[in-house]
Amino acid sequence: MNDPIHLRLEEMQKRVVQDQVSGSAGDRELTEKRQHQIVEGASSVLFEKGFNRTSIRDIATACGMSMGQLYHYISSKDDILYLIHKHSQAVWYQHLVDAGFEQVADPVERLAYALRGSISFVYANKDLFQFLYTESKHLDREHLKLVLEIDDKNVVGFYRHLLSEIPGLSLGTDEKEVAANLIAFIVVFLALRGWNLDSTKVSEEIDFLVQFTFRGLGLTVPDASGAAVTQGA
Amino acid sequence: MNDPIHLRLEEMQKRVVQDQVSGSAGDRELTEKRQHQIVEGASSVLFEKGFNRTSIRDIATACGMSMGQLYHYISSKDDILYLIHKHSQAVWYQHLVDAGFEQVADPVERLAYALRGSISFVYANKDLFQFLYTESKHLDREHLKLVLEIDDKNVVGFYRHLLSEIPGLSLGTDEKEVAANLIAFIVVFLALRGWNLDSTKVSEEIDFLVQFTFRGLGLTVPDASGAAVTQGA
Amino acid sequence: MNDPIHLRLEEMQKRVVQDQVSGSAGDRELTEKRQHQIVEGASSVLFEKGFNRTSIRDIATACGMSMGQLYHYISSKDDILYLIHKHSQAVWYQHLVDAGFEQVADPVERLAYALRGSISFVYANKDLFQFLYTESKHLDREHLKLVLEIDDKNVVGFYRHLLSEIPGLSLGTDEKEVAANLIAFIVVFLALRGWNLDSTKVSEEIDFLVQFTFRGLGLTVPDASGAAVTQGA
Amino acid sequence: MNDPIHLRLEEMQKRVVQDQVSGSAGDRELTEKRQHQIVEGASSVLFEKGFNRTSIRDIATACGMSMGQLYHYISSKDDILYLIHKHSQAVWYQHLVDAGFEQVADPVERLAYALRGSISFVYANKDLFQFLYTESKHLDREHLKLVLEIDDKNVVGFYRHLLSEIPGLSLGTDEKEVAANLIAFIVVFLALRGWNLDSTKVSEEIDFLVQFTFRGLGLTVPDASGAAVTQGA
DNA sequence: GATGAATGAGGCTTCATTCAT
DNA sequence: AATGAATGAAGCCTCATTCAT
Repeated sequence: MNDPIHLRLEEMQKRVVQDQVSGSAGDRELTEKRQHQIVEGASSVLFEKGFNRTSIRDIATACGMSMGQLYHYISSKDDILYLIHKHSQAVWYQHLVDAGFEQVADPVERLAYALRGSISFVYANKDLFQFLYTESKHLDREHLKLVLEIDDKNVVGFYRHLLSEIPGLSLGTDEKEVAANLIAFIVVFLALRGWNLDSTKVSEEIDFLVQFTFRGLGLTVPDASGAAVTQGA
Repeated sequence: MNDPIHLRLEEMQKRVVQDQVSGSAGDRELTEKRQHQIVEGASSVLFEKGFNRTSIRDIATACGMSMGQLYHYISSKDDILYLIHKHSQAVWYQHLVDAGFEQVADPVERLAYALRGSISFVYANKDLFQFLYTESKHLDREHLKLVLEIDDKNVVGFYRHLLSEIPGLSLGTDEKEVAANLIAFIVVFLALRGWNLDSTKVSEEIDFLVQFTFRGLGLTVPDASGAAVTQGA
Repeated sequence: MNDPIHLRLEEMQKRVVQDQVSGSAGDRELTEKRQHQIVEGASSVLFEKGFNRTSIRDIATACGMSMGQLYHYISSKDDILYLIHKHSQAVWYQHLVDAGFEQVADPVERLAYALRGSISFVYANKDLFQFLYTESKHLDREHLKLVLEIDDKNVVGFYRHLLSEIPGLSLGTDEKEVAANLIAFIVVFLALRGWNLDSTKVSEEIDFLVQFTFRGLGLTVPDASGAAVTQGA
Repeated sequence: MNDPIHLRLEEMQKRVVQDQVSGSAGDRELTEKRQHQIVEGASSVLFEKGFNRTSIRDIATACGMSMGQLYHYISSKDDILYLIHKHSQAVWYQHLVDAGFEQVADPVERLAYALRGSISFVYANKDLFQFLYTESKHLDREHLKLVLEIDDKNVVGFYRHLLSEIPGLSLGTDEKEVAANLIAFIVVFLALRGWNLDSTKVSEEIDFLVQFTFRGLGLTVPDASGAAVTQGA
């Protein structure tokens, strides 16, 4: 089993890119550039005002595009939501690659490293994750399915994979499944329910979350784990 | 200091009841009856379609009221959201009272019992909790503050209190604070992120969550804990 | 016949009282008391917010009456407007009686006295007159006709009468008619178009208006005229 | 001091044009065309039924526009009121230019000419002026301020200026101020309080008003003044 | 291709008036 | 007789999407 993590990441990327939004544009490269432009612009207003309070006009303005141009790359307002989801999954992927945690040899240390990195990443992109969790109901059934599938493969699957690599983890199959999902949830804790917490002590809070999770899994946190974690933006 | 939990529950009740929604109606008793009618009716459509996709017309119909009548008991659509929040806090309180966990003498067992009961309760009211977490952004600043305050006092405060009663818990003050908030979050895990899980194995999943949390806190789960937990509706 | 002014005032009073509003109440005395209560209460909110922005609910509250009770004395919201008109005409009449200007022997001095008194009265009841001029369009055709008739008989007629008593006034019949109407208009000048003027110099402004009017009529203002004018409230 | 009146008119024009109504439209030329269309259409129904009794639907229909289109060029119903005010100020300006009274050399004759022309103009636009005086209370504070400012500069200011040019006018500063405002008021007399007057004798009534005003100011009406006044529509 | 004006259904809210209690 | 809850039509305004230019 040579470098399963690396293969896993490659697969993630494929899944993120493979499906498209239906707009009527042709040129693939331009389409991607424009979609990126849309995601950037739309995010800047959507995170602030929410999906319903933000009009297509606002979004077009924020994107520096005309409404007509915008509609060349999307087929409905809901598509924008999907683009943001897709983009965030790609960014997440990129973050994992950049984090370089597959270079951590020890599986337990790797988990700690990944956990810490994930929490930091989510915290650094708080607005995005609040938005994703809060507005995903606007996705139509089909896109929701796609998003959840990729989430299951990539996010949960990522933790599932990390857990599977840890030797002697005393969890049954079903328990491992719950654990992977629970980790994916704990990772967004600070973003979704951190409002009571002291934002000047984020570092300690992350420490606690990692330790709590490790103990919860029946593991011992390795020393100085994740010292080199790169935080995303 | 006999029966602090009981006192705590009484205080919770006070906080839930103390604030009102405006409307223009005078008769207090009728107002309460109608507001209950509104909560029941509105919930049935709001949980399904979400706050923005549900029109006042839909809500009025679901409540068996005319739109004009509805507006006698609320002063804006947002008020309905607040009524649901208030109601859910009251229901939650009632659940805790009915659960009778204050009769569990051992603090550790009490925590296990409460945890299991909470998770079961949230799971049984999945739709409600999904709705509350997802749509609370529509509350105006003032009502949001009220809701968060009560949440902090009653929900988080409840776990905070339970933790404080456990002797020899090896957590610092800040850690206890994070822990209480984290527990409040884990408790809603099945409702907010249970979509990948097998719904026929909820009982086992709850077992795992309780054990995970206990281990995370550095505690050992007592045997057969929570066997008598009453599940809410 | 001597004392034509006195007779004129008596006739004014008759016209003010003679017509009624259609509400379903029986007892005449109580009806009048309640109508007075309505006028007082309604005025306090109507002058502030205008006719359309003020709801029947607001008016009922301001009157210290229930909505049902209010509707015993009026048959529509517009009736309230008519009550205020009727009342203001009665008050105006009372003011003229109290002013006692019929005791001024010289017709020219009497005109000066009346002019000064009228302007002061209107200025003191600014809000009322702004309201009357601004909202009279809400009167239905029938009530509008009544109000205009009484206005013509009493207000314009009053000045018409005063002018007719002045010997040697070099105005033709048509001119006198225009003059009487113009005087009735100039009298409300400060209330309707005084916004640019210095409200600390009202007294001088009134002096100017009286002099201007006198000169306009080809008369000379008598010395120290109107020194004893009583201002209404 | 060559042609101060001409300069004054230029300044008036600047003040009328300088401020805009919001809407969401971009194309300036089209916006002006549409706003003109709105003023024309809205006037035809508003003057008849008043501001409150006329719905946005009625106005849109009268403008030959859909409701949505209407709202591209205004941001609220109140804006329509402001557009009408602005438009009437522009029309008034145009009337003064067309009247060509600055060609009247003698200041006293010029005043007579202007007075007669103003009264005729207002009378010819009776409905407009009744509307403006009656409904200006619906303007929000900011727009009201603008309108009053322009009114003070242009309408009152116009008379103020004419008065200042008359040599030997025996009025103090404060008196001149009241006089200018009073003239602006007398000018609308026929429109606001002409209901008792014989509409077949308007010409004589205007004569009387001019003479009355001149005498009021202590001036003598020049012979055959204003014979060439052009009446606006 | 690119633009943004135009559509028009539908959203939330108000309120004069009635009538069961 | 007195109350004020209930009605429901109508009010103002928004906005995703289309399509003539």
